[in-house]
Amino acid sequence: MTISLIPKPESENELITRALALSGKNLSQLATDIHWPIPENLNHNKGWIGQLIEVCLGATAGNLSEPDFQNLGIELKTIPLNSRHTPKETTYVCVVPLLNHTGLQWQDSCVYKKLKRVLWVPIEADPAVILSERKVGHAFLWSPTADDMEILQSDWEEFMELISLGQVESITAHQGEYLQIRPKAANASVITTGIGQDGLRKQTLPRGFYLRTLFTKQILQNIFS
DNA sequence: TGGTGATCATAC
DNA sequence: GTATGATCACCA
Repeated sequence: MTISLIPKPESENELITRALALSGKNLSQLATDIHWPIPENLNHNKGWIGQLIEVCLGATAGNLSEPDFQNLGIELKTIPLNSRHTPKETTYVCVVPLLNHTGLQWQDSCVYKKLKRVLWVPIEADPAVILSERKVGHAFLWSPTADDMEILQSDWEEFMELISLGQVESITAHQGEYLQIRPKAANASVITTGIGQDGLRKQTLPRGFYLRTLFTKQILQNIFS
């Protein structure tokens, strides 16, 4: 990760204050502030906005498997909004563990750890607006409700059960109420080790947990309606 | 046209 | 390859 010019926030309050100060600014302003060049589009740099916001807010975790703001236990998620101000894409959470997950409990899972406290930063993502002119929206801190947690946990447990039974390759993105499992790799030739139907190790495509837009849309509605 | 499956950049 | 950051692009 690029060395951050901006110190880490020392409290939730400091973080949300900083995040709110970005609202209404466009991506050109933010990139200029930290001396970053702006790509013409995201085709060859899909994570650019997320990394831009990380640096602007002083995130520290880099590519560790920890929340972005380690000292605060808060995960940063940008969320792209279409012209109707609803989520344009699903939200990536973390890699799906395909091996050595026996006995893993929900509260020890990467999904739980990343979602228990999230700073959502909405970003305009209407393709009719060029990247440099897209504006940052109103950020907010969020934790799943008890009902959300129940559904997330039950999705997670069902998926992990299938994986432990060697069914990972039968899982499609149609499954899961709030969570879904989809490929997560540079391309289809990337492989990792999982469990096959015979219970033995088998090479397979790496996968990730994602939040359905149905769920993130609800989160936004509960905040802004 | 939106969701699923596929893919892109980068650090280590 | 595995982790971070996600969006692309095709097809039902």
